[in-house]
Formats: sequence, C-alpha cells, structure tokens
Amino acid sequence: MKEAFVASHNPTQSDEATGAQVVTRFAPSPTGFLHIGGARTALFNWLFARHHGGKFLLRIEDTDRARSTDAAIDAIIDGMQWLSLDWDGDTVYQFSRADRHAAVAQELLEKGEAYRCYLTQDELAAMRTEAQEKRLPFRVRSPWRDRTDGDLSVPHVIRLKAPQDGEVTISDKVQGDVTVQNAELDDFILLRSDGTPTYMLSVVVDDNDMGITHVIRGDDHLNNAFRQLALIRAMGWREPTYAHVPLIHGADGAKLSKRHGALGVDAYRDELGFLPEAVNNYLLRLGWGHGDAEIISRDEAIAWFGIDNVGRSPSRFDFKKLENLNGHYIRESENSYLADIAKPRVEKLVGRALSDADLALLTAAMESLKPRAKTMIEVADSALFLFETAPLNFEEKAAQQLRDAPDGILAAVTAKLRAIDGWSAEDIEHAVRSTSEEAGLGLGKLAQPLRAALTGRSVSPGIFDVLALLGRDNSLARLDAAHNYPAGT
RNA sequence: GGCCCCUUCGUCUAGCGGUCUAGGACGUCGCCCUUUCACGGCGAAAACACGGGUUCGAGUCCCGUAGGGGUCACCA
Repeated sequence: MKEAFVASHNPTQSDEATGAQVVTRFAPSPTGFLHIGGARTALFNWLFARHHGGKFLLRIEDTDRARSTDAAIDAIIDGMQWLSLDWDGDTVYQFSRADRHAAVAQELLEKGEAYRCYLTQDELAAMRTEAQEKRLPFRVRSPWRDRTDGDLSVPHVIRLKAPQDGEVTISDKVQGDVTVQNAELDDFILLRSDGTPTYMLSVVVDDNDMGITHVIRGDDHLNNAFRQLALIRAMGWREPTYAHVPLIHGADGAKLSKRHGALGVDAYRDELGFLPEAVNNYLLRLGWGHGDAEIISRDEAIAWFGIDNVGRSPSRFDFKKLENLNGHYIRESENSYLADIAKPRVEKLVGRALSDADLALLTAAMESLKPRAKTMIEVADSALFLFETAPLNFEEKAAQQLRDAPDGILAAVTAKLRAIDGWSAEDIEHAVRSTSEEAGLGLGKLAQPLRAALTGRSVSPGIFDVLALLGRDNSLARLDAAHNYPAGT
C-alpha cells in the first residue's frame, strides 16, 4: 500500500466555522445492531445539535473491514429513522476516507511527530510478558521512536510520537477536569503495517475534517480522548469540546453491551412492542433530568436539553419504567397509528392478511384496547378475538366461566340481543342490563360469561364495547356457538 | 493489577451551604372507582455508602475508606 501524499490543504472547516455553529456527530461502528446505549448517545448528540441550532452528522466507522457488515449499517440507519433522529448531510463512511487518514499519518511523519516502528508482534509480546513479570504497567516504549534507519521494505507501523512528560487535562463537560500523566500514555499506532488507519487516527481526522465542535459519546472513550488530544495537538488542529456520558448498565449493574444483554432497538420495536416516543423519552431521562419532568415531548426535549444536566454516574436500565412510559404513549396515540403498528403482528397470529374492513375494525377497537396495554405486543394480542371465528377456542378460565354461568342467562341475553333492531350502543347496553336485572343478578354475573362467550377469554374491553365492535351477526353467532359449549365438555 | 471515573428511596432522578422533619417518577403495598383487565383517584413504606475534616451551619465543599464502573489491541 503506497503512502499517499499529504493533501496540500488542511480541509478543516475554516475560519467562519470558528463561530457559534455547533456540530455534533454519532459515529457507530457497523459490527452489530444499534443497541440502546448507542441510541442514547445518538439522541444526546441530536438533541444538543438541535438545541443549539447546529448540525448533527452521521459517520459510519467501518474501518474494521472484517467485522463491518452492510446488514449492520442498515440496522443502524433503520434504528435512527425509527427514533426520528435525522442527520444533516450525507452519511460519511469512514473507510472511504482511508487515503486521507494515511496522508495525515504521512504528514505527521514529515513533521517529526510520528515515526516508523519495526517492532514485531513477537517483540511486543515479549515486552508485555516482561512487564507482567515485573508487575509493571505495560506501555509500548519503542526503540524506533528516535531511529530513522529502518528498512522501508520491511513491514512496519507508524506510531505517534506522543509526549512522555507532563500531564494533560481535559475539561470534560460531563466529567469535569480530568488529568492524566503523559507517562500513562504510549505511542499508539496510527497506521497498521498494511497501511490502513487505526480507529484512533480516523476519528481524529474525520472529526476535524467534518468540523465537529462537540464530541458527545460514552465514557468508555474517556481514556481515548487523551490519546486523541495528543494527535490533535501534533497536527495543530482545533480541540473539540468533550462530553463523556456515563454508560447504561443492565439491571445487574454491569455494562450493557452487545455481549451482555443489550438488544438492538429493532428488538425493542418488534419483539417488545415499544413505541419510539417511549424509547426516546425513556432514554432521555436515563442520565439526564429536568426538574420533576417525566413525560417530555420532543419540542420540550430540544428546548431543555443541555450537557450541564447530564449526570456523572452510570444508570441502570429499568424495563418497568419504560413500559409505564410506553403505556402512556400508547394511550396518547392516534388509533390509526396504533392499528398500523399492530397490524403485522395481528396478521401473523391470525394467520391471514387483514382486509380493509378488518383494519377499520382494528382501528375502531384501539379506543378500548389502548388504555389497557403497556406494549404493542399486548395491544395486538388483545385484538385477536376480533378476528377469530366461532366456535372459539376458549381459554381455561373463560371455559370455566361459561360452565359457571347461571342457567339460561346466556340464552336470555341472546334472545334480547337478537330482538334489537339496530345495534346501537344504547340498545345493546339496555338488552344486557335488563337481562341481569330481570334475572335478579348483578351485572357481573352476566358480563363475565358473556365476555367468555364472545371473546373466548376472561379479560377483554368493556362488554358493551365488545358487543359493538363485533357487530350484530358476529356477536349472535358466537353466542349461539357458545350455548352448546358447556354440554360439549 | 496500573490509571481514570462514580456513589440521594429497589430503579431513574430533583437538590447546585441554611427554604431537606430530602421532592418527583417507576416499581411495591393498601383503599376507592368498577361488568373482567387496565386507566384514573387517594394514601403508605422506602434514600443522602462509611469515617474524618472545613464552616455558625453539609445531601450540598475537601480528604480518606469501602463499594461499583470504565479502560489498558496492528477492535472500534
């Protein structure tokens, strides 16, 4: 791989960008789905940019060719879109900028800020073991730092000649001033022996070239920031403002990662039935607060968000709270919006495509279904009774309620219902109530078996709503079919 | 292990020296509403990790201890 020559101009956003324009970015590596921690990082960056009227960019860090996949890129973009986190300009693919990265390494070499290091893997391994034996922290101290007599035809890497004395302080917007001794850092690799840039080089170059003013990311990157700063200074570039946000932990307190319980946002949507509004709201409140505000709209979030209010300690993911928020947003949502989301799952469970009439029914049913669900999974499941055909498959509890029904009560209510001319809510309610009254029973004694007969379940929306939704013919058909049920068992 | 960071109810948080007998939310537990389940309403239990300072006064500032987390690749 040839060493590309240095681009003659520093493409940093120039002079006029020195102004107040805020530019943030989300820079995921496409080695898996968009997990919940990444989603929050994206949200914070997006919110910060929108709050300041700046730009929010998306950069795919695909320099690890072996692990990056197109499927992961799609999943990330899909997740961002689902959460309505739109980015400005084109998506930047880091790998496509490899030449530029290499050029910067070359420039550093020429400026004497970097050097060619011929240390082999074996030598490195030996140094590592020696450090371990002496119980000293391992730092690469390359003998090539001040040598220039290497054989260019031999494979070698390019390392940054990082400062060895003194200390660096980063004034992090979340963590405060954090100081590290330069002796703790070593000469990290800029260019691998195959000529490809490392992450450490790529981020710095891209952040600079993209004019990133604020780097908001997980605090697992805090240590990297010091190394990156050394590189930025070696190039004489403008230093971004850093904000390292504490990570999200699982319920057990350990870091939530791809190998530890983290799910992709697509799973929150498809398998767990969460609404994007709820996920956004929940994520926003994880590590950030604004007084007593819990339910926060997007506009409010933009107006209120600031890094100042981001906490410094890691937070645990709590599904119960997410569910509560989700229930809230389900209740607040339009019926048609909910029906559209529930439709695929309903079709899958019912085993057939929903017709336009079916969808209209599903939509109408949302009014009474949505107050009782915490997830869209529950919404879809609770809607299934609408699309089943008599004779129903009765749940055990429903079957029992049918058996326990007072003698003749179902036949009585069926007769009354059948006698109704139209199918108005008033008539339905009257038919049912009068039946129970005439039988000298509480409404509950009739409502439960009626519910069982109509839905096959012991739990459903209010019985009058069920009757109305099912319609006259369907309701009567189910009742007729249910009359025989107890005897049949 | 070295380095770095963190520590208010079970959980997310408010609190930015006195208004804290510490507030809100989720969860939990009662009660009410009620045709089931939810929704909703009312109420309860529940926290400043520990030890030293500084100060007239500390949840709020400083230092230790303990606990937790992160990071130490030719991964990102």
